[in-house]
Amino acid sequence: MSTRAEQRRNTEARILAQARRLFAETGYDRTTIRAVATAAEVDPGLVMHYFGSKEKLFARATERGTPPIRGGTPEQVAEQLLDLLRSSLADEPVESLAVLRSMLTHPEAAHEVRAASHDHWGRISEAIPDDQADLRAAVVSAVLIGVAVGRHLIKLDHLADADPDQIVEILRPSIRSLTKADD
Amino acid sequence: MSTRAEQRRNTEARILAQARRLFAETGYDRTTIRAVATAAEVDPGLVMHYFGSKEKLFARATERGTPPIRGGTPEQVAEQLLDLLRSSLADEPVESLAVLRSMLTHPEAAHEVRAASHDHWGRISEAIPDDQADLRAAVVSAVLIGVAVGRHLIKLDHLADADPDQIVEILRPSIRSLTKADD
DNA sequence: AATTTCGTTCTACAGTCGTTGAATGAGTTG
DNA sequence: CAACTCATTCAACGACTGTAGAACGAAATT
Repeated sequence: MSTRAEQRRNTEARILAQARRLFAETGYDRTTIRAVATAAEVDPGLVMHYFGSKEKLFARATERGTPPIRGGTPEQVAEQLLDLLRSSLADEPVESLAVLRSMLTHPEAAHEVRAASHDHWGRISEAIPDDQADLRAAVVSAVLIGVAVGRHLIKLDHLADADPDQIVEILRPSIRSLTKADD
Repeated sequence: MSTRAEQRRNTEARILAQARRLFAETGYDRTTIRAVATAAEVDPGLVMHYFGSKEKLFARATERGTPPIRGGTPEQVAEQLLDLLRSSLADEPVESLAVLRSMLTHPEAAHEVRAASHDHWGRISEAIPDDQADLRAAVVSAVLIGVAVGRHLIKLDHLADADPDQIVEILRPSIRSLTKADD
């Protein structure tokens, strides 16, 4: 019931929310601590006081949960990947978009993407009975990243406002062929 | 034979080359005019004098040629797309990488990517006998962008140093299925 | 030879950035 | 009520940025 700690958690969360939004909208470099502070209706010094540095703020703002691929047979993995694709198309997972937006210019963000992809293809390549398994898994990651980027960030015509299910259906044969061994 | 105009074209080209390299390596925002000037062994003021502004320098540095897709039957288009993929994997087209590196944070670069994609799917959607043609063409663009980004910019493991032909063969079924109408 | 052109450099300005440390004032604790 | 904690603000520093304009000197023109 302590008003003090409650208030702190509140403003801290407000700062994090605005940071996520701005990082997702304009990327790491163009997002200024001053802009985050203004959006959160707070002094810039407070952001520093709570998070230490812009780098640490970015790290906190882009923390992600557990990898959503569980493994299984190639067909099961393909279905899980399609579900992952669908969810990445439907809502806008703002912390993911913050990382994606920054991955090409901010080394730390690129590293996070590589790590996430690594989590994926670990499970994927287990399921693919092929000596190209690692490569195929990496290609799948690249394809999923490309579609998410094309839709949410570059906003390619016809892709930005299409029905998610329709996109998933269009890509189903591709994902299935990529998670199989034969050509 | 005039020493003067020759010298100017020479240094201008040297500036453009270094600008392309730096834009490709670190993106628009992190590439400073001072850094370009230093790399080209020239004064920063000279870069301004020749190109007017950083924005115009970027435009000149990322000028591209004609769209490489010619159209035809779905199978022919698929083959052309695979050739495009192969060439984008083999050498590093540094002016393309400059645009790709900056597309997520620099609006102008994003616009250029949309325009290039537009050139593509114009030809692509003509060849696909389907009411989803536009969407399928956009998905193809996103896939190609994703693979190029994953290989050259994010440097995903196993994708960054794989044999281009191997990647092309892995993606052939996907591209073919995306340029067909039936599921 | 005198004058103009122009490739190139130097210096400086105004703005923005991340970051810091002191100051304030209300809430908590003894 | 006094002492203290701490969420928050204020003011400022040093570094870096894109950009402008004056100045110099060698090549081109007359």
